[in-house]
Amino acid sequence: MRNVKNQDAKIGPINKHTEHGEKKEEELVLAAFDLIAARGFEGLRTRDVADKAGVTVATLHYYFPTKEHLIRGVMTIAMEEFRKRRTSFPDAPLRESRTDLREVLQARQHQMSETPKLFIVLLELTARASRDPAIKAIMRESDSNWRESISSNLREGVERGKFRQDMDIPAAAVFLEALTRGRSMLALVNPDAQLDDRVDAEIERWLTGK
Amino acid sequence: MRNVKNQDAKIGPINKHTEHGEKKEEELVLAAFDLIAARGFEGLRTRDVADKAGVTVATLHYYFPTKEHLIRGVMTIAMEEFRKRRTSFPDAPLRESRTDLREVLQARQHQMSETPKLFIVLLELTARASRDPAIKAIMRESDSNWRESISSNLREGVERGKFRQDMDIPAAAVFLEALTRGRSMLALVNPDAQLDDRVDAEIERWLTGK
Amino acid sequence: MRNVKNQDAKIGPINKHTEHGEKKEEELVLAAFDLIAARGFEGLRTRDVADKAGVTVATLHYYFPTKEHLIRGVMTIAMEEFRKRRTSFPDAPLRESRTDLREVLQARQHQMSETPKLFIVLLELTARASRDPAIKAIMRESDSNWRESISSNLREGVERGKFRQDMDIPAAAVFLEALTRGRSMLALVNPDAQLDDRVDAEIERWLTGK
Amino acid sequence: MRNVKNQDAKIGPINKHTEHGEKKEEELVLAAFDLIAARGFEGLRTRDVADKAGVTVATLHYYFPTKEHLIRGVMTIAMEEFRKRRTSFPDAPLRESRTDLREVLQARQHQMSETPKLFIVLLELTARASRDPAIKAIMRESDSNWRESISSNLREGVERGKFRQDMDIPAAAVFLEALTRGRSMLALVNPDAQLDDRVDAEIERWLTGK
DNA sequence: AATGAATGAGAGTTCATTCAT
DNA sequence: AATGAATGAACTCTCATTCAT
Repeated sequence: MRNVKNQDAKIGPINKHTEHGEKKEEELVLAAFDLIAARGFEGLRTRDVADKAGVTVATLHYYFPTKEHLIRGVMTIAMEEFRKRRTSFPDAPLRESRTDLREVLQARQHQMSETPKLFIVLLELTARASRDPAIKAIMRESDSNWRESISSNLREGVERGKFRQDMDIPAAAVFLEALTRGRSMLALVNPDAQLDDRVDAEIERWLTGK
Repeated sequence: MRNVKNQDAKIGPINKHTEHGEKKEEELVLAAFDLIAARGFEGLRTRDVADKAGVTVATLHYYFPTKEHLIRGVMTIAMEEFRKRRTSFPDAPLRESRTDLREVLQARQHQMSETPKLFIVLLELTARASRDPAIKAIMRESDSNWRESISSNLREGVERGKFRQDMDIPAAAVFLEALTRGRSMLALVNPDAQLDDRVDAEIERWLTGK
Repeated sequence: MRNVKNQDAKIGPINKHTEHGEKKEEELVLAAFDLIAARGFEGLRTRDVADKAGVTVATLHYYFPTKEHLIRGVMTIAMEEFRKRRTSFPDAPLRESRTDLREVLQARQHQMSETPKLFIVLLELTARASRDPAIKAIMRESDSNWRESISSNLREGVERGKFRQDMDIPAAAVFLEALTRGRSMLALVNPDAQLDDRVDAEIERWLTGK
Repeated sequence: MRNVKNQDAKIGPINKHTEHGEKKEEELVLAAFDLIAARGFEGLRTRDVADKAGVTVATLHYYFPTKEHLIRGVMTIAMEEFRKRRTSFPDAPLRESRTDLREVLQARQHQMSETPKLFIVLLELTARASRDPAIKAIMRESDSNWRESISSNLREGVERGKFRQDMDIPAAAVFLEALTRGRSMLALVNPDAQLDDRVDAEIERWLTGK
């Protein structure tokens, strides 16, 4: 517990690269991310993480005093990743409120099939959140941001007459968030039976009241 | 590998009580279930399970040759539990197709708030399913059963004019399953922000087309 | 920390052999004792202790939850050993007050040259006592017992006219304890220069006032 | 092994300040000294020493190629300290043979209660000496010096008629050294029960034959 | 003169599993 | 049917030491 780096749960962004060594730090977190996706927290071994990042465990511990700190780092980039990709296809601009809701949702589905790793990690983190208040708090905040963003999209859609006028926007935001999360969860177990387009059409019916 | 019981992944029901010792076996599985809910697979220790069941690890291994077999047992009762309680309030009769869909969904929500443990375990199992084909297969089958049951409910509702006539029933079943799963997932992280009744109302609007 | 044995610093005697496994437990403590004498606490490795006792580290931890518990065990037998051999040659009877003081002191010197290990460990323990209150307390008690025993010997000697009549008995007991301890300490560093007999003669002069 | 300083066990004095950097070197040794007193050799960490001296471990290794070299440095200053303060109160002149023996002994007791650290380190070093010939040699030499000095004091006292005429001076020197060492050892464990003045009186009786 | 980064070797501890009884 | 004892293999974490800069 004597290293200076990452002493304090490092919640802020990680990719600053302002200091020397931040590069290796990120490599380690990414390696851990991949390994969690592949084997779960249960199967996460510091040695494997270090190997994957091309360093030794001692080096890993030079950057992260404990495994727990490393996991915090993984959570940070996972949330970051969600934030970044949430509202658009990977390379699209980030102007959220302008984006069409359908695009947002489709971006998510697209992301799901492209990078299922992120969703597996999200699942692992959610399970963890149920017993780790620190993780729970961060996920809660992330959820609330997403809901906020969806809400403003919905509000705009209602105002412009694209959606039903009687829509209960906060409830609809919860509704959409649950639906989206649920879809990604099911897709992990049975990717071939999700009837994506037809489910999208049902969402459309709900949004517009046909 | 000298013990006889549970050699072969024991997928079938567990509470038959045909053999002697089935009682202790179930106690062990239930203890494991509770511990998974409390600490995740990550934190599951055979010794703790044995302690909780009032026996020693050696005894545990008499009933379950490996930890993996124990976990299979947990999965079995978890799925069993879902099947049993899926369509009704705990004590209601089990005639699925006759049950009103709203009741089914509300039963699930009710179950969620009453026994969150089950959902935590489900989450853990889902994460596991993404890397364990055996678990994946079982979850897939369970999903498909639920979907079947929901579908028949929906079909009946459409026929009787309770629901929209243009409903794409298979897609709607997926839709409902995702929504339900998503809701329980979110509730684990942030139980106070789920706007249950208002979300239920939105579901109603979608089902009926208002 | 789940083993039942030695959970609680085991202060009582160790060689009861009433339970099964007490034998191995003692072997481990004796192995640790020897290794501390040979390499100090600094060089004490659980793996070496286990090897010396003919078991694996895992077995060591079956009996002693932590290294610290093992060390407590070592301290216990060290103090025991001092108590046992304090007042007489190894096989002499234990009737302390009857024993002549010269015999007591010579027994100690004899013990020193026969089993220097005990004194090395005592030195290590004394150093430890300066920072570990638990060890300090036990040593203090052991000291006080020795002083008590010496005092009664002195008292008897004075009464019988064997020693000076103006002797300050409590101070003389401290005096003798310090002298004895100091001699064993010096003997460790330079065994050939202790002039044992001549020092004994000087003690005699002090005791009798010539 | 690229650093130049202290390659060869550096036994000589340390505070010559002839070279640049000797200052920092001494700081490191003093830091090590304090840490040994506080935690023993067992708990001595190069990183802590460096921290305490306000440098990094890398710097420590610039001055001391190995931990062992650092420890040698500590031993050197410890012995130095004993030599310096041995015969007098801190600020008294150093003409040993002129000093009264009682003063010498009282100086030692005074030193003990003022700077117990020195005695803890001495204890640690003595324990080490039993297995490290290099340390043993140095301690032996230091002992012999002290004995020499005490002897000359005793001789003078006998000649002047201050002490008993039948005193066996070499034995008495050993006697006094053992007693002194033993007293400091006991004082570490139980400072409140040493009856200092009364023990001093008993020493007086022995010295003078009353 | 001084350091940040990196590491090899090893430390104590844990854990699922075995087996004689 | 049940267990105490034992273990191999691994785990996370530590530490003195190195080296390019």
